[in-house]
Amino acid sequence: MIVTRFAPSPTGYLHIGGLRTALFSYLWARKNGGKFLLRIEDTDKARNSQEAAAAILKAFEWLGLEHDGEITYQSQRDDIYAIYIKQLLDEKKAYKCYMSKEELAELRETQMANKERTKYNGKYRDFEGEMPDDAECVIRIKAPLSGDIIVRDGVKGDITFKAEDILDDFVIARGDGSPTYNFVVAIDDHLMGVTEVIRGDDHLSNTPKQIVVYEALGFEVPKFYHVPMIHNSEGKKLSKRDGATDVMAYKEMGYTPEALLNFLVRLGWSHGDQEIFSMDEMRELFNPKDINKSASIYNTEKLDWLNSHYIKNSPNNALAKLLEQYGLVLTSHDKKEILLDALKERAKTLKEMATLVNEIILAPLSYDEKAVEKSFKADAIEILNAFKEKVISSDELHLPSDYHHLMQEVVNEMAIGFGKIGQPLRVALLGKMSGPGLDSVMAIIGKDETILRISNAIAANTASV
RNA sequence: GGCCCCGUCGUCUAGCGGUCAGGAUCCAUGGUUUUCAUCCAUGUUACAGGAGUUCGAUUCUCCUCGGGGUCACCA
Repeated sequence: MIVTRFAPSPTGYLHIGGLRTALFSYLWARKNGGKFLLRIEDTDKARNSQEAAAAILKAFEWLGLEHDGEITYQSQRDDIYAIYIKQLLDEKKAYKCYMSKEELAELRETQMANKERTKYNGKYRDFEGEMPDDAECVIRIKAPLSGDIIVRDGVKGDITFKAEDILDDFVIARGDGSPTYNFVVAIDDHLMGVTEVIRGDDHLSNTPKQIVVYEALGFEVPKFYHVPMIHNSEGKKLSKRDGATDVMAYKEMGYTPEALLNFLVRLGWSHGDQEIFSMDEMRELFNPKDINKSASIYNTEKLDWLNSHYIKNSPNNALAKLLEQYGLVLTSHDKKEILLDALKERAKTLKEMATLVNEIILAPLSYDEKAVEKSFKADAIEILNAFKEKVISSDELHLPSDYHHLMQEVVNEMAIGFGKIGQPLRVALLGKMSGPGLDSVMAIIGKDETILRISNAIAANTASV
């Protein structure tokens, strides 16, 4: 069975890059009928917070990425790690190192001065002497001093590291006994049964160290897929300074989960020329072997396009429900269908759509100056009055087509083009020159409101004519 | 600096020795529309550079250049 995991460190909110690797892991597990596990890497008490962990979970919930089983919290597993530390110590695969931080720093300085690679010198690797029981020490693992470490990566291919280039006896337990990252990752992934690790390629250079741990412990090494970074427009690793990288900010801005996920799945991964992927299609088609080898630059143009695509293609009742998150309650509006049909093709985001709805429902508070100047000429008043009279004397006005007929009549009777009535009427109803079809707008606001807005507009703007 | 990864239109990408180098987005133009948007059509723009292998390289190899990542008792 394929088991994948997402293992964030709760130092802040869930960001775009993390979400993408989480999505990839989720999809690959689902595609194979496997499991997608969650592990919170909260061993650094000073930097982690519960709020951050909760924020990550909340983002998962919004996006509908459900994980399997219980969440693993590393902070609760010290007992487990201690067992393996002891095991390695007993098997002489790890040892106590009594070098002080000062001595270590000094060692580094000397190495740097000599332009050598900075690394631990193995001073206590074969130390047999006695030290007081309370002597401060860290635990280091005996890493291979020579030979190759080969990372078999599903994205990049086989990568060979020379042990002498990159390894030293790295610390697996700190002075206070707490285990370090590269050590616990290997243990947790093994204990959780993780078979495939999909993570950012900033972890690539950690992987040889983790392989050392796997091998020391006799664990099977999982399959790795190192996903290239997402870069900002400067070509650097995406960071919190690059604007909206908090996943939940996308909700606030009015993006739908489908659009965001579709956007992310296509960032670094592709399936031929296909651009639009439903969740079902993603789960069906995703395969980490098709992940691109090179980094991509973060750019939201396509996200906007996808978002408007999903809005356009959403059923109205689903849209109405989504819109509630932006303070718009439409369930009781009797012209809900007309309203949503008129606007869903015009909005790039749900937030924008909520604004557009309000611009129709609420009478204009002011009239755009340029619009008035351009289309509110003397003849326009005459045309508007003629149209208003027709509205007043009509009984059955419900559908957009009812209003359209009235407009048509005015156009015919006065022998004018549609633009002659359209523009001033639009300004009267909406206060500006752009917007949805006027017949729809009038059907939505109804007969009385239509009459009122025309009258108000004429009253308000006659003076300036 | 050491080690590692990467390099096709501005951006996301297809390509897996022979293609007019394809799609999407963006942008521009035209059409549709009472306006704007949508929609439709058309168009501009790319294989980082140099050697080599080959009848033939975007594709394989090497070098150069460029970009990125990583080098902790952080994760």
